[in-house]
Amino acid sequence: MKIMVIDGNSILNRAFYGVRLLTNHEGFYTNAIYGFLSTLFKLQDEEAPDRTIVCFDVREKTFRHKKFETYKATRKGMPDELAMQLPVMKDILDKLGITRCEKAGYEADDLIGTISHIVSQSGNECVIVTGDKDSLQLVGNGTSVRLVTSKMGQSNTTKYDEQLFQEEYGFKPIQLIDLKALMGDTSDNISGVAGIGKKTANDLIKLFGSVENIYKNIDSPEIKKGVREKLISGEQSAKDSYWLATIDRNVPIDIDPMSLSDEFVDEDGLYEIFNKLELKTFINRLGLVSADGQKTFEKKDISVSNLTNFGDILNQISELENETQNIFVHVNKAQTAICFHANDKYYIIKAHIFTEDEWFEILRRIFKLNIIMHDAKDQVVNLLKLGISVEGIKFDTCLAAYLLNPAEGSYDLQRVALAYCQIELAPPDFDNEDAFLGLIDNQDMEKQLARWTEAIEYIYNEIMPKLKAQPELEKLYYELELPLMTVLADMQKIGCKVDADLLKSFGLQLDRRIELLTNEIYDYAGGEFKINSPKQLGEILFDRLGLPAQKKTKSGYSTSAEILESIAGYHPIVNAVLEYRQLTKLKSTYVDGLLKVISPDDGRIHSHFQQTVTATGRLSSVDPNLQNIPVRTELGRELRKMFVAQDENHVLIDADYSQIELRVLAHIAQDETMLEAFRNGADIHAATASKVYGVPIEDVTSQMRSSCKAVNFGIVYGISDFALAGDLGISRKQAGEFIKSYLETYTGVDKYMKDIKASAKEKGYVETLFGRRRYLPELSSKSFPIRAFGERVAMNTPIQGTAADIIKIAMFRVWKRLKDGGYKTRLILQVHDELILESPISEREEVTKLLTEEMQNAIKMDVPLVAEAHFGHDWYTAKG
DNA sequence: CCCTTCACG
DNA sequence: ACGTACGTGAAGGGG
Repeated sequence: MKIMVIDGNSILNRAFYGVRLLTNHEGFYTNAIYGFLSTLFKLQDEEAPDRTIVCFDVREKTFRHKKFETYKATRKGMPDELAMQLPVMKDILDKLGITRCEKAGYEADDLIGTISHIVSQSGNECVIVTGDKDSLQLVGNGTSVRLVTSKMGQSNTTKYDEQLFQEEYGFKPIQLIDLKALMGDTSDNISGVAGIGKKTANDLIKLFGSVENIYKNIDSPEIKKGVREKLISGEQSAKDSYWLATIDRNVPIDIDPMSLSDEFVDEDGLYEIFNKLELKTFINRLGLVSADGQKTFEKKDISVSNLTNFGDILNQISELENETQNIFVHVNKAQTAICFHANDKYYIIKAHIFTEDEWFEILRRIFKLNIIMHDAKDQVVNLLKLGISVEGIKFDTCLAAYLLNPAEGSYDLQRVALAYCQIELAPPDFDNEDAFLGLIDNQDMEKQLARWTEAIEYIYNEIMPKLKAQPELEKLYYELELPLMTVLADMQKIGCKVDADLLKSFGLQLDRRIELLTNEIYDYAGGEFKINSPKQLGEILFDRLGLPAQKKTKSGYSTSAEILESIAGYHPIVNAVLEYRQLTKLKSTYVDGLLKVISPDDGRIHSHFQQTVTATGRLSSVDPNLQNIPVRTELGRELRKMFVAQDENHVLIDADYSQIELRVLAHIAQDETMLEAFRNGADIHAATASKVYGVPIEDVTSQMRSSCKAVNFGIVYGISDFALAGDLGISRKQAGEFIKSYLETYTGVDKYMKDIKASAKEKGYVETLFGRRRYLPELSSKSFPIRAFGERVAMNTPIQGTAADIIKIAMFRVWKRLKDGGYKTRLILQVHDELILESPISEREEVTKLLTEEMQNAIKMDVPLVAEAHFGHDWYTAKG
């Protein structure tokens, strides 16, 4: 017999923090319940226990608290949003016929310990489910522990039996108690032995086996002197901690784990609760029926058909070519199978049963149809690599979900399906490389792929009307974001050539200097340490060397460059550390990091430009990030010499916008003074200084100009006197006055900032010039800092976002003109206000003209848009 | 897995 | 009286 025991509080907690806040329409929170039940059902499927028992803590002092006041004294109570879900959760468990076990004076852990003890003593099997590692001490003798770890939305589990535990920890589960007795546990406020951390404790346990044995052999030469002293002075604490950490396995409980009660499931009751909570997915999952016998949601059977004959497939596709119907498509990650929905059927085609040519032909033909996909870009890149150009992507549900709410952070199909359709998709087994290679057709796998394809259609049906309801957003979607996807796929596929040899030799140069600096720093410090560890560095600088510390972070001294620069005069080690930091950053992030991602196929780097990440509408770049290649310091800038045109017949052309954000601000705010300055083609920061200080432009000093430059930046970010003071090194009061006189000069900006905050508060969102929207729930927060953050974002997002819209428009138009004009020049990079093309020398002049034209004319504003282009063999030179 | 630091716009 | 610049991604360190 197999019994599953769940640590109710632990799993509910995991669920609460792992699943984003969900509510029903009345505002009752449901995320913890949702997460708990998802985990429960999943584990019941996987483990198939004969009985499930859920244990809960009781809000009352336990025997541990009674002996030690401090036990778990640092624990905070659960937040209201979670507390309200607890009784409902228990009610649901009761109605599911799942046994609940709780007992005053004991923790859930003790009840679990007792139950698992009874179960394994009687020769049965017990699986413990929990989210924290304390219960691992119970593993052994037929008892295993499933440790649940949850990430947003999904939970993963690891199953520990005695063997796995031993492999991972190097000792027996029961010795976990001894470990904790030594190292303590901050979350439970168990002190352990002062001065003994994870590593020492581990070594001691491996050597001596138990706390008891350590003290028996306290004089052993294997214990270092310092450690021995700590052990001796902490002996009592070790024993107390041991006692606290030990789970009680002999609690008098009144249930018999093995006697199966008649598990009465109250289906009507469950229906009512889930209906009220609006958790339809469980109604569906449990096949519940409302009291009047109506099923609210019926999961349709789907018919999946595995296409194996090449000729039939082409015929099938040909028929679809004559129609205008939407074809929903999902391809697995490894591109070994494709599923599409047409004529109420899900067709699956597997790559391995065809020749390469046949498979390519199938893909080529399918991707000419009216395709609707979720997150198509990487698939399009793959197709481009196979030489298949894609014209048929008519809708991308991922992009649409991003536009509807760009602040979600992640838009994978599972999440979007859940958010818009309450559909729960099983984790994709079909993404594995060998998923469809089996000789026997795996119908489960096919069905899974079909379900994912089906979900895209459901999402489409939900999302379409929402997009239509915002005509501006719809226009942005069809005329900008969707076409841009193809541009990005193209850029990703082409990549940028990197001179690997040059990069390597630059790395060697850095290494030589780093080694010298390392030795120099060790000499100054009087010993070796990890220079890149802020903790260790802080101790050396501020404790050992006694430099003046400005305590800043929660975890100790701040050692940021800003702080270090301020104390550089006190000790030569400081400048050495600053240089060390700079060089190791260049070496590890850029030299080593870039060398790792040069494609062996073509010697080029293929960064992924992501279109659904930022809350403002900007792109982002990963694997590697090519939007943060150094430029501000001369040494870092050297790296740009490694980014080169493909050969001597090509050049890179780099064009960037001048002051795009301030121009956008002038236009949006309709600030006459600022508009005028840009129309005159003035140096904007100097012009600002002239106005703010009230001096003629020729009398503006570089000091005055740079102060005003800082304010101009600050304004764009949603300025505060505090931050400006820090930036300019003046008092907060001075900064405040500075801002005041700035806003008296730029009255339009002043008014805009006030208006946008008011409008954001009223509407709950802000928009760019093109209607890209960002919701600002922060503005209704009770917390001042969060609200203040919301206000700054309200000021910044329309500016940053509009600038992002503008360069996206320019990108698409440039790309289109290059393509339509039959040019060989390719767009390869975008860095927010900068575009980089790789161009045959013969096309250079013409393309440069085209590029600046499209950038400058991307949008008509009340200020001119200015873009400047330069060219060269490498990025360093082309940057101008 | 989170924090700190630092690279860019 | 709160505690602050906006938007990102990568690496190293340590709990």
